[in-house]
Amino acid sequence: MKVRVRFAPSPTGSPHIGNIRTAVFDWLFARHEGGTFVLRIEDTDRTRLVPGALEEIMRDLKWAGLQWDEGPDIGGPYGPYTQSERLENYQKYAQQLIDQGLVYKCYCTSERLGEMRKQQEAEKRPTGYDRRCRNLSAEERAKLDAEGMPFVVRFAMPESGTTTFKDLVRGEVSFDNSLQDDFVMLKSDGFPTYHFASVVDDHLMQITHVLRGEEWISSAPKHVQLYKALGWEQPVWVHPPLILGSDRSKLSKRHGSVNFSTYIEEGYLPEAMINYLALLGWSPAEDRDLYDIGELVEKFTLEGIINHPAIFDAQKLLWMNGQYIRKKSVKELTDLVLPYLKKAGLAPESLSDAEMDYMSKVVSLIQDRLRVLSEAPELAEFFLVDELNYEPKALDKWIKKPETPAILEKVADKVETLDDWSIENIETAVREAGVEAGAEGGKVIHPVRAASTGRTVGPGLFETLELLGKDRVVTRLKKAAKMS
RNA sequence: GGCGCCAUGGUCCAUCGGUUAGGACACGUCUCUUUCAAGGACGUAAGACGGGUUCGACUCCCGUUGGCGCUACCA
Repeated sequence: MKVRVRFAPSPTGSPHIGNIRTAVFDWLFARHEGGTFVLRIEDTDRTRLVPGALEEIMRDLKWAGLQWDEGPDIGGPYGPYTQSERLENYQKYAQQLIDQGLVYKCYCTSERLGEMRKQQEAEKRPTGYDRRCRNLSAEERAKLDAEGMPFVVRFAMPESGTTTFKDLVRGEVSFDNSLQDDFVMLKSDGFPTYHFASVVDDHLMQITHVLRGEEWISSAPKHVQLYKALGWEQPVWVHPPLILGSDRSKLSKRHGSVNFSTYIEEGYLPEAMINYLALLGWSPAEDRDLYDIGELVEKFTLEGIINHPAIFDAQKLLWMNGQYIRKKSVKELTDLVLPYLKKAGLAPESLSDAEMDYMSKVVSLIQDRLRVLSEAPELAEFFLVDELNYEPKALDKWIKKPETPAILEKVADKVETLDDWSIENIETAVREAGVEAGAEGGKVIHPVRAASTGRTVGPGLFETLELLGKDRVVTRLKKAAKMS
């Protein structure tokens, strides 16, 4: 049987790391198996819809390279792929179940339900619907319906026995039916709840494997019972572990940077994100961390999914991103970095060939120091501005030292006479000038760096000077010489 | 509280009865070096606890403890 998996987000906000991790597993599994990856939108809660959320979900997935084969925008054989456009399906099966007496209409008001819960909590009893409407007589129902009472449709759970299902990650899991709730499957607005809609759609869309976060495992018995009532074959259940924040609780807004889009903006690379996320809760059982997308697809199996939660480690992600940045060619990296430099006002909207050439030289000098693209402006600034921004430390520690002006003058004079502006010649000249001024090695190099870049740290000094060019270097040295 | 899931260094994972318990991030030291990185070398650091089973348990079973999740007309 051909594998079909779905990623089924609800458009109620920005996708976070955990959502995308699930999508990564879905996509990897589908690709590994030569199966189909479906994107389905679960917009059944009309009160929580967020405008633009759907667009952001699709943009994030595309950015990460997690292209779906069927979905709301591209259609497919089992569409539509948006639940609000599939209401007749839910109505139809709900009615079928009502007719079979497996589910029932419930006319209890939310006020009554609230009071009931309050009392249950006060008495320290398990909360849950007391099934008052489950055994209404036909006359009572007819009367309520005639009065036009609003109702929900509830599933009549078996009152005894256990519901057992097999989860690929955890083995057999059982729940005591007597503790289960007669859950709502159709709300009073006629929309289905998640439990009902996802079961109906997974069946109709021929989903073979349901991958979803571990938070769903406690409601799985509801879904299993629904499959039984409808006489449908269950999919393979797969509940990967949750991703936790550093405080060990389920990832949520309060954990700061959990929005996936934030990582895109900060300049993480898709290949690094996929690599990192794939390794959160899954392992190819090797002592290795860096895998390109192709390897991931090749190695991904459901058996490799871990059964315990993983804490999101932003530090390791950062390291991994640096690894991928280092693998880029200078050309590729320049293209990636350019938007960030433009945004910072350090690069023009369009570059001439010469400017482009210069830019890639800048990029090649900062490549080893870059961990995320957004660090580029800070690292490259002194290559791209006319007026230097001197960091206080550069001023205090070097430029404003009494012996510095003499050293800088000397270096400026010597370097100015250079005909061949090569790294080797520059180094020789700077060092010689230093010796003549009584400052060897670091004693000359540090002041020169501070004067020519305004910084105390940066790429190799002679490469830096070479790229800066003679005119700029001489000007900056002479200017700094007068600053102390 | 009830129910469920889980338990190897600070973090992510490996080891699926016999290993000096391995790799990576982070951290520390050293090296390279003009600095910061990058790279290289080395190091600190782990089987929650208690019972079993077994010739032998990190590994299997039970209990305890702990963590997390669910407990909505949200997903």
